[in-house]
Amino acid sequence: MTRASSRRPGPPTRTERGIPEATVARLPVYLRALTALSDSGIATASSEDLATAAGVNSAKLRKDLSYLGSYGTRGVGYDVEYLRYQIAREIGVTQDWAVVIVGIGNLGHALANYSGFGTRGFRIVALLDADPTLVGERIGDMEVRDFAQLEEIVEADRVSIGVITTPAGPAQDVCDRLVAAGVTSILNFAPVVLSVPDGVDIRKVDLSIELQILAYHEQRKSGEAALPQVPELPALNGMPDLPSVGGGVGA
Amino acid sequence: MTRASSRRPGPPTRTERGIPEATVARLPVYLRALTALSDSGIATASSEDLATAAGVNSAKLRKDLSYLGSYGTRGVGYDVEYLRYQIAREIGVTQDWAVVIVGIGNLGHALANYSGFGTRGFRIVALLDADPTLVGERIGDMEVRDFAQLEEIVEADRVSIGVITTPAGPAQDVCDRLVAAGVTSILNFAPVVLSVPDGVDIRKVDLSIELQILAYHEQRKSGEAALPQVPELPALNGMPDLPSVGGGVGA
DNA sequence: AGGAGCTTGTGAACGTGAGAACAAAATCGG
DNA sequence: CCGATTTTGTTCTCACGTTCACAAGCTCCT
Repeated sequence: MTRASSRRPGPPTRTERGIPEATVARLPVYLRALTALSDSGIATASSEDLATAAGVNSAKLRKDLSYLGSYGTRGVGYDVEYLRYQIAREIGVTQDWAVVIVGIGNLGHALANYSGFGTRGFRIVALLDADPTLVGERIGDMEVRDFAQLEEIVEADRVSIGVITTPAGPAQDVCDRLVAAGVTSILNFAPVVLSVPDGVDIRKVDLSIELQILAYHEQRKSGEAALPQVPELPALNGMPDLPSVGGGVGA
Repeated sequence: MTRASSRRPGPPTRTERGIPEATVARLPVYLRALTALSDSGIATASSEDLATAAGVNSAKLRKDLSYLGSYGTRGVGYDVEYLRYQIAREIGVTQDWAVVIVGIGNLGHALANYSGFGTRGFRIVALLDADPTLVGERIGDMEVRDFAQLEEIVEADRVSIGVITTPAGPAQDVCDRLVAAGVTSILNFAPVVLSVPDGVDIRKVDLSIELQILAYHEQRKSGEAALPQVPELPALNGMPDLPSVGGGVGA
């Protein structure tokens, strides 16, 4: 999304050390599938096996893997451990990334409690909150620190990834501070559109949006006939009482 | 994704009461932007205003809205309240959807505590867990109930949406039970690929995948020169010690 | 050694999505 | 009442993503 590099015309211009965004988004899924296979003691897997485990079709998987190189063997399949290492290296999780979590509400709390953030490759170096009553609280083996210490921590620990789990209100300010401190990747759980300068990547996770997408499809399944086919057109400013939809989900 | 209805050829065949998936995913964002504008007392907004608030470009926004109908006025813009109602109706959040949350670990706990799940249009009717030591615990104004009561609850409250916040292990079983009980939309936080029959929509939220996508881009920013351009090829089964990447994030 | 049988890697066709650009329609000022 | 101005709705074009289909390449069996 944020990475749509503008390239010159001609052929799809795939490589050039650039992997399509859609493929990048699936690599972690393949990585997990490979880990599962490896844990089951399976040493070799065909694209069909892998695709099943990852929930995609095999042609797509093969094409995705082809962007990384030719790591399979025709007639045989892929060496699970080898491919796993190659994908991990390509994604960048063979090294450790320092992460700070800002906003220790319900959600921040929950994330902090994930064992090592659930995934190797990432290391939570600080839990930050501006609320003095939270500072000092222990969560697992960490202690909540004052948001004012952000710059200091980012510099000391070379933090490149920030997770925002504050309410919508302060999210943009927190984001600006993170960016100013040198953070270049942000995972945002606050229900707002954050704006960041070029060179900073941002991804958003929004529970209420996911639910609303499900609701749309749900409505088309059950409704189909129960819905007015011609959209009812209440006179301007005269529509029925409307609940405040679209509200926030932030911690 | 799950809703790729196969249609006959010809023109893009947009309407037919079908809105492109990419557009559906943005409607909730527009809804939130409209709510914000409405709360600021703004009665009318141009596509440019709205697009800025929603973080998209105005041409895309106009095209998205055109799938719903002609709700704007040329030379003027859109009536904020009116458009908000139309989008809410199209998404389906003018009615209330009953939701159950299964798996009251850290994350389930956090979700349960969101005020009314953060968004009107959805109503949490039950928090379920199979762990007897959790059953009976009060969270907000709700009480954790036994997972065994699932079918009963789904039927009684006409639950159509289920949220899975269990660890990876039991997730598929929970999913099967939900589907069997009559749930037709699932929001999955467990780090596994769930398989569901046709007619059931599933969406996945996966923190570790989001982080890994950020890591990939981060690596290309900082690495670029520090990385071996030619992928190092450790002999088969002879690669360096590899941390167990791709692990889970489940509660 | 040679052919049969698999499975990968990729070229080509197709479908979906994004953005530029413009004609149609509404308001407003004179 | 008419023309200038604004802004929508839509068409067209291009880029991206997915899927099909098959040649290339590897292994195994005879």
